[in-house]
Amino acid sequence: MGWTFDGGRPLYTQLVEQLKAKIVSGEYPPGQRIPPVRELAAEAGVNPNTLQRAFSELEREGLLHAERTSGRFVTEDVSLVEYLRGEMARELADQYLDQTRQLGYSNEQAVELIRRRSEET
Amino acid sequence: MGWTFDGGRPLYTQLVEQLKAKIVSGEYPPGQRIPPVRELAAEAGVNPNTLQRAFSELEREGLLHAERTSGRFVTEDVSLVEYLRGEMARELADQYLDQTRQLGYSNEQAVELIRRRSEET
Amino acid sequence: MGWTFDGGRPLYTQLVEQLKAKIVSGEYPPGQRIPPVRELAAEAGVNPNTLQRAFSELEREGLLHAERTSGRFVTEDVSLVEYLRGEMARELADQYLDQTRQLGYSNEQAVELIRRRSEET
Amino acid sequence: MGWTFDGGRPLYTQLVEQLKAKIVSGEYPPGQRIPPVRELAAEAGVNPNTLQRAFSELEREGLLHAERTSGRFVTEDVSLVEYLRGEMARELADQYLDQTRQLGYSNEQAVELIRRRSEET
DNA sequence: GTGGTCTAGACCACC
DNA sequence: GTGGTCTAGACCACA
Repeated sequence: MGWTFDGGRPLYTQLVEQLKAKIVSGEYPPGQRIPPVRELAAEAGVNPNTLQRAFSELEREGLLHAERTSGRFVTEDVSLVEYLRGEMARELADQYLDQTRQLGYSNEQAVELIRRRSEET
Repeated sequence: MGWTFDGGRPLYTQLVEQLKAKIVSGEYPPGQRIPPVRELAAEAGVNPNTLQRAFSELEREGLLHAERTSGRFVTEDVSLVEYLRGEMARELADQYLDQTRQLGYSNEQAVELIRRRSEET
Repeated sequence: MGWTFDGGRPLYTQLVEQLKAKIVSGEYPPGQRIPPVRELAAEAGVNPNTLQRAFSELEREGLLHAERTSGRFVTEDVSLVEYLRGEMARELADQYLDQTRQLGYSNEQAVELIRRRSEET
Repeated sequence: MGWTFDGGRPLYTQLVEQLKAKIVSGEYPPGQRIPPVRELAAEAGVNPNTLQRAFSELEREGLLHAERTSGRFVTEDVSLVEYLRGEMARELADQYLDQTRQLGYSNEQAVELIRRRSEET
């Protein structure tokens, strides 16, 4: 998957989000080595420093760890990855229900809307 | 409904969103006068100028119009309001499907997740 | 001719302009009685006070004069009216040339443009 | 070209107009970086925020885009710039014809007047 | 008293 | 050092 950014939000935040998605979705599976910063930065078209900052954040959360000389690796803690995946999905779902409720839709209508859109796409 | 903001995104952006929600949900019905800038600003706990900026945006979109001396009014174009309501909801739904897909969920799983969360709440 | 206003500029200013146009164009000929404030205000859809203010301005410029009991009249000074007509037109022409020059057009191009538009309309 | 303002109309509006003129006339060519807000504001003698507001408007119209850290740039979409140039000129021409017509001039007289003024200047 | 405009000055995120 | 955001506070035009 490529990289897309919307101006107006910090780049490094968006990088964190997209890297997380790549990890929990299995595009970067547990234990796998991540491409070097410079390479990934070039691919995403961002400043290496900015990507570095995103990595630091992911390391803080335990999803990534840097091996002194051999590069960066995705955590091998599968349950952490799976937990995070579920957590993120639930958050998205609740957020959606919340936002549609603000527009005056009932939960039933919100479910029905998703069902329809999921079939049209 | 009250006013809630999350740091990190411009206040005026969030004001635009919440005002839109109030309009399309019918809390501010078509044709109705909305409270004076200063009053609403005090209620939301923001600077009147910040709110003014949000209003300008809504005026550009045709949802609001300012009467020189008598106040601001919601558009009377009901179909515009209804169109926007559907449009916003569709956008939220698609966004949700998109984001869950990035986490590695199928559309069916995404629908099912919403269904479950909507019953638990 | 009807009355049209664009928000954003003072109403009374626009009234002055349009009244002047009616006078110099001969729609309100020299010496003629002008409709009463209340009537004209209703016709234009403005507050009588606002129209009053526009009249005051025209009186200051000598284009109108109020007869104590019988109403307001257009000046009988034909040469004043004609002078003003030419003056306003020249001003418009110079303004046009000035603005197009700012867009990078030569005077010749500006003339040519007017010629074309005047034939298409 | 310098900066001139007439009181009575919002400063930011006049800034938008003059900036547009600079762009379509080629004084700020497509793709070129424009001076920093603070610098330009000092040059024009206005508050940086006021200029910022004008910039926002031009960004909405797609004539400018802000690069997070490196400055603001004129769009590279030459056809947009050229289209706008013609559009603005046509609008000015029609406006002129309209206003002189209100003064009681025929289109022919209006053309002739421009011709004469353009030679005298 | 309403909205509209403008200024001055500060702080923040980003690279 | 760049643009972006926000606040506080003032003044004006309008009806």
